[in-house]
Amino acid sequence: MYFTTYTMIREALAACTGEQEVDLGDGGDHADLASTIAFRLAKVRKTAPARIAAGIAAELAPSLATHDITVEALGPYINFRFGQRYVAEAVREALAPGYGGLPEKQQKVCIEHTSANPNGPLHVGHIRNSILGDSLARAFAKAGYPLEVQYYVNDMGRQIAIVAWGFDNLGMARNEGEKGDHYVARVYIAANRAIEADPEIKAGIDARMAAIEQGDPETVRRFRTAVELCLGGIKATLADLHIGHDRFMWESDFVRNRHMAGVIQRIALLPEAKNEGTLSVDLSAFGFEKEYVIRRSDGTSVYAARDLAYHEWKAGNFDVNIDVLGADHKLIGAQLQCTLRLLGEQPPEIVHFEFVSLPEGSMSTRAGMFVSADALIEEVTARALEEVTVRRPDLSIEERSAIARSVAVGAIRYDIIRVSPEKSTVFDWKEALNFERQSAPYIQYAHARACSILEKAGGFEPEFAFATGEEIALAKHIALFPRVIAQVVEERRPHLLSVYARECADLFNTFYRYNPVLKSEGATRNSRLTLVRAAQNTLKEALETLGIDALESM
RNA sequence: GGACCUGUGGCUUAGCCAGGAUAUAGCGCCGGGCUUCUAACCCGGAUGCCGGGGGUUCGAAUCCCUCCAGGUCCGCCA
Repeated sequence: MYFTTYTMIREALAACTGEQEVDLGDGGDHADLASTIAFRLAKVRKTAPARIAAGIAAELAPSLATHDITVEALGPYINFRFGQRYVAEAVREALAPGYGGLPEKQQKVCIEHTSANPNGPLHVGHIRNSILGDSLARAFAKAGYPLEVQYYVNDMGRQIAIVAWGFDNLGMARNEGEKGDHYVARVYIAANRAIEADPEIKAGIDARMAAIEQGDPETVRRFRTAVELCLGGIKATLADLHIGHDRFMWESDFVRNRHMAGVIQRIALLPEAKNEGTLSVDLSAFGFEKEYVIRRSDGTSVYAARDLAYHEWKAGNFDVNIDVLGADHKLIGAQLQCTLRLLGEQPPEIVHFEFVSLPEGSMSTRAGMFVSADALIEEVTARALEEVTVRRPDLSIEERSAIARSVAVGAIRYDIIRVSPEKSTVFDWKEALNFERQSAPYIQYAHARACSILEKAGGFEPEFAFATGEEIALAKHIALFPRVIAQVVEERRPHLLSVYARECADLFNTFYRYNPVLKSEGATRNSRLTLVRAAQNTLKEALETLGIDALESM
């Protein structure tokens, strides 16, 4: 309803003014939509903006009135207000299952996210990547795109060689009940300490790097065992956070299947290539100071070579490729894009996010300085269970635990997604454990309240007679949901959805406070129940697109 | 030193790319509201030279320049 109404008004304005761009935007408190085109026309026509606005409003009023839209000039602003017909139709649309979904698209989309090195568990910095990527993926799916989500497994880097060395030489046993990723981290940290103490060990690491590149079976087996041990733990953490990947792409596969060799060959033929011991690409013409190294002087490949092969493969298999990467990858990401362009391949789009640090400094797996996602989930779940137990002593421990898990995952996901990715943040336990505020539980609670009303009401005949300010404000906001999904996808900014969902909950709570539903009668009761159903459905769809459970009771 | 990102009430934060009408919310603070559909809620109040300075524009939190502060990167690591 929103899209068709917007388009209709835009076209009416264009026809009336003869302008292509009609400066039509949100009207804030003043209107549902407003145009500021009179300012621009004032210059050309040498007439006061208010006079122009009044003229346009008068001209458009009769035809828009037939669509139940009023036009009014207020000074230089042309304000459009939607009437009952819009509100009724918007609520009707919002009753449908899957509301907010957009028409099916043809372009195949691949979103790569998380892709953390398998040398330890995910920490609270990694999950900013995971949550951003997963929310974006959910939005793309809702917007009708065929989608594949990938995790690129760096299974042959120096870190993994260090882990493999640690397993071979340190004789560290796995603790009782220890997750694989935490065990791998312990070995990795200890191995790094050993290297610091004895630099001679480095030769053993280098030997493993060369062996893995040559595909030495025993080395491959040892690396793979370590990586799979770690990846199993990472997958479990991601599953706890409602995050899944369709495919895990192993870096070493691009070496084994000769894909990387092909890319290196093509790079060597570029005019920008420099083959002087190392193979590198001179990107100085594109503003990069440092050369982009592809192959070491000893003939082994560096990460960049495998990454180029992976992205070349992706370019050939998908129409849109999106990588979610931390700010530390900005330079290499740009170098990768630039080099792919030189090769004539479509480079990926990169969605960057800034760092999450601890109050005592940056996180580092190697130094063992991080707060793991598992620890965060455990703490927040325990805190949520306390809260549920206070509020709902009537429920069984199983029911309370299930609610606590949903609340905890929602709180974590929401806390991370609500902040714009370009802002760096400092992790704060106190804040993470507090959900009496702008949070997922607040939105989940509004949804649960709506469910409770609907359950108590039983059956009803849908009606669409809305009268109070709270009813209309809620209905009009519900109507914006498909637009928000479109925006999230177009701008690759899922945090817009978190803002929208919270606003929906705000408006529902205000409606709830002033508009008794079950105690009203006749058309009012049916209309309000219809609106509650629409709000419940919208909140549910919005929450699920954010990867948060829409609880029916809490 | 260079490149990129950030700076909005005491704290956290939306809006900035596509400039417009009194700058968005939350926490905290002050004052109200549960015999009423779940108070993880609602209502009212105080708190802002939108980092500083210059510029463009009828109009700047938003665009440009500059300075200051914080983060990130600049490896034959990934």
